[in-house]
Amino acid sequence: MNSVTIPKATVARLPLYLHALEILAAEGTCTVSSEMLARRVNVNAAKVRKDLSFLGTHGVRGVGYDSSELGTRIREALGLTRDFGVVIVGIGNLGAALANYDGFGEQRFHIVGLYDADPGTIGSKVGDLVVRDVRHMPADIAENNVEIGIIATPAAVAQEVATQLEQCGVRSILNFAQTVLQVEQADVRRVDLSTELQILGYYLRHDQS
Amino acid sequence: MNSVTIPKATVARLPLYLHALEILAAEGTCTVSSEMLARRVNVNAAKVRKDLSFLGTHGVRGVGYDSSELGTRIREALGLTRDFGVVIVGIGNLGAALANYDGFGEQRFHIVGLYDADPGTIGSKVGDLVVRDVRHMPADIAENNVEIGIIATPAAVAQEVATQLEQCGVRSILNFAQTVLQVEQADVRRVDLSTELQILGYYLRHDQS
DNA sequence: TTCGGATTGTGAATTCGGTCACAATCCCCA
DNA sequence: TGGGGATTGTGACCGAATTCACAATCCGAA
Ligand SMILES: NC(=O)c1ccc[n+]([C@@H]2O[C@H](COP(=O)([O-])OP(=O)(O)OC[C@H]3O[C@@H](n4cnc5c(N)ncnc54)[C@H](O)[C@@H]3O)[C@@H](O)[C@H]2O)c1
Ligand SMILES: NC(=O)c1ccc[n+]([C@@H]2O[C@H](COP(=O)([O-])OP(=O)(O)OC[C@H]3O[C@@H](n4cnc5c(N)ncnc54)[C@H](O)[C@@H]3O)[C@@H](O)[C@H]2O)c1
Repeated sequence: MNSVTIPKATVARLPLYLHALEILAAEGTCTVSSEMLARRVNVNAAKVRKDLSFLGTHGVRGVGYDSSELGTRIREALGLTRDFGVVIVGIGNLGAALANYDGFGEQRFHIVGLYDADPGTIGSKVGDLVVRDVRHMPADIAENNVEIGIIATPAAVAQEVATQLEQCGVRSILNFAQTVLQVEQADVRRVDLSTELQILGYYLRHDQS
Repeated sequence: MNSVTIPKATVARLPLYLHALEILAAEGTCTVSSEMLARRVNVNAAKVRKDLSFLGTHGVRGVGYDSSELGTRIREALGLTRDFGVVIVGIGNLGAALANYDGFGEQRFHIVGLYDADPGTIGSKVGDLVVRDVRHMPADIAENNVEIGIIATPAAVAQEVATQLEQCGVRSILNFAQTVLQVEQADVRRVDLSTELQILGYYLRHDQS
């Protein structure tokens, strides 16, 4: 939507910069250098500057970036200028933990629906939401303008849930199940514990990370 | 440890191939083509072949790969030929969910310790383990030869926990807290929900993924 | 035994991301 | 008002990762 397209790798780092900035702001820092951000995010300072240059930012040479302005720039670039509705499907161990997580309450992401298929789970309260039957999901999504779906069901049904989410118009899916989802258009991000552990396991032997 | 070094990007995909293979094996498939794997993992078939070529595999031209042999090759490459001890620090909502997760029981990763600092949590049972005081962690780790640490504490103390883990000799850390950890040598992987959501948020606008 | 269809393995080309290095610019102080 | 120290913005380079394309090879059928 904006002028230039931001490289994928840069997009993935913007949230880290933003978070670092929020901490710095809380500490009362008004001006921040690329070097300072780089240390906090564990990257090269030149990379920070190049990343920020895609936002059309203007730091001041010899001085650095105004931390509050830079924050708003990054938020704009990420589209965090409005609210996003999120649903979680599969309220088991993990789903319930995610639902309880209030770390993005501060952000623009709001959990507006929890869904499960198990009659024993449906109706129970998690946080301040009541778990609803997954059959109500399509209507709810349409009504509440939900844009993001989080899948925390067993792997066996994750694909089915994803398809359903997509049919409801959800274009962004965060998948915690151990499956690679096949979708039409949706953007899927995958978070998988055992994959992460296996990668770590590899580098335990081949240390040179 | 093996002859060639495997590119990082390839290492990150190997667990996906492995999982796809396990499913195919369960379905009774003996021979698998790069094309077939590619579809399941959502990547280019040439990439699959190039990835597998780093393992020194031998598929058969005109036929494909023997799925069971390929599986063992990947397991060998990843070092999944022995067991790994894992501890989880911070047994709150998320930590407890991870502790209950048995998805890597089938794998070679075994959770051998749960630690918390809250007296109300210490002593409680999660899965078949009892949560212990985090002060016992160093001794336990030394005794049980733990190699991987999972951090699920609040962000404020994650750095401290990471430092402690590293001092105990843990070289691999999976960090669920919203912080970028500063470590000496350890290999850190970060899993952060709000980062993921922000990335998804970006691509909601700039659709072309 | 030969042929056709299928599939691998991999060099070459390409795209993408990261790093370097430095001119351009700014602030502050003397 | 001028100079020194600091820091940005970015072009040029480098390396990693992806994709392409095709010869090499195999199986099975006729
Ligand atoms: N728990 C973890 O720590 C953890 C970690 C990593 C990955 N995962 C993955 O996350 C997923 C959930 O893990 P979990 O431990 O919470 O499992 P769980 O069994 O506790 O929860 C799964 C929930 O999904 C519900 N469900 C089943 N079918 C459904 C459907 N069709 N529609 C809606 N809901 C449905 C179940 O009723 C259950 O409540 C699994 O795929 C697991 O592999 C979990
Ligand atoms: N819960 C989620 O779904 C979720 C999702 C993404 C990220 N996270 C992150 O994971 C972390 C944990 O989230 P949570 O919801 O489970 O929080 P939580 O408050 O439920 O659990 C944190 C636990 O850590 C323990 N703890 C505190 N200080 C400790 C110390 N010094 N040593 C050992 N244990 C200590 C606390 O006693 C508590 O039991 C947070 O950093 C959060 O940002 C959580």
